[in-house]
Amino acid sequence: MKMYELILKNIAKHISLDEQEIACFTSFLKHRKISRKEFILKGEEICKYITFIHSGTVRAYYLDKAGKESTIMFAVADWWITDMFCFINQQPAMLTIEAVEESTIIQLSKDDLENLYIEVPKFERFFRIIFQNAYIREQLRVIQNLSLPAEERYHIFLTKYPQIVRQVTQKQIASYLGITPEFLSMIRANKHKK
Amino acid sequence: MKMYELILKNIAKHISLDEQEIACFTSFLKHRKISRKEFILKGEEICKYITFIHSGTVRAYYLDKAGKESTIMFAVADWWITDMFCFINQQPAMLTIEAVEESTIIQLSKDDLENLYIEVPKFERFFRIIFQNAYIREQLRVIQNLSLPAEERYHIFLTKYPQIVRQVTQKQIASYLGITPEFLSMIRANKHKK
DNA sequence: CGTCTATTTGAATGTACTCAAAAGCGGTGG
DNA sequence: CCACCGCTTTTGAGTACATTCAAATAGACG
Repeated sequence: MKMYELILKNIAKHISLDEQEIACFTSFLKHRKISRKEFILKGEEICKYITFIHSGTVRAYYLDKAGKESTIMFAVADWWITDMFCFINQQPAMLTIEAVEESTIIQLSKDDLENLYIEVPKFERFFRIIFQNAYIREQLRVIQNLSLPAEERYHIFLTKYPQIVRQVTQKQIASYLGITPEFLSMIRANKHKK
Repeated sequence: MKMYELILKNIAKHISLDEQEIACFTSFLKHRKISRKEFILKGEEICKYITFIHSGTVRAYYLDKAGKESTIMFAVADWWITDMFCFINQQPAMLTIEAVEESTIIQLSKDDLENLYIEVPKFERFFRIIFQNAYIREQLRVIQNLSLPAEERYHIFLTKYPQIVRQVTQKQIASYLGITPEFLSMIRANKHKK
């Protein structure tokens, strides 16, 4: 099926599946199209799915009581995203996940994923690698947040995720870096020193 | 073997092993005692091992060019720790891992872990869960670093990790929170507002 | 084309840092 | 096991980085 070409390629990076395993896997998948600003997960909802981005761009953010948004991650085509804590524990989400532009997504529910682990144990390996990489990314981000000033974090973001930079607003980048949009604007204009 | 009771219990939380699998697993393990301030991993060395803490307390930190330490994680008994990025890619470490007090550790090399995945595939599941939890922890930390002021992060740390608080210095806690020891001192004395 | 939101600019403020020095405490060696 | 030395913690003054609030400008979507 054309729809599942990209996700199967994504999986083939780490494990190889035979025809039957592919059939089993794809039988669990649900795909849908979401429009700009539509929600994949809305705060307080139970996070039922782990989501693969087939095309487009989405953003996950935390919204505090004061209404401040903190962007936790962006995801573009070929990336996986979910509110992992709430997905695993099947409890109300902390994060809101929203499409930045029109996107097509493929989803796998918690129950189906558990069944998949049993029916095709190779997926334990696949997600072991996916989560290992996710852990490494978050750990690098913590290191940078602790050791680098906002300006350097911004420049690293620009060079590391150029495809994301094109799709999202500066306000969203600022909230990913942990600074205000006003301060990001000053960094860009180089007026923040003195 | 008495030495491996704790680590086997740790593993039994997520997978069950038969006699033979236990024998295979333990044959890969190396244990040793390290004294206070001794290094498990020193910056720039290749990170050969993933380490399980059998007893004691260790700390992983990033040391920048200016000599500033940023504590990435603490680990106490029953926890796993490594410089994941450098362990997976077998390249020079970014982190230094050092014993905070006398500790006993159990280590598994990258090669042995890869063999273990092949000989006892259940370990794919085990580490899938370990890394999943590690990812969740780091993601929660990023959320807190972005959305909460230093004072709240400190109070959350106190209630979340009381057993760590007892073992480490305030300087080390400050470097985990991303603030200076001087500022942490003011937070404790409640003299930081105005 | 109009409206709404994002971005920029500026002034005033607050949060956290640097540097320096005093006080406290703990580990290590005698 | 005690005393000393060195590192940790505290305190304070001055400063820098980043925020808030407000208002003007620019851009983008419907």
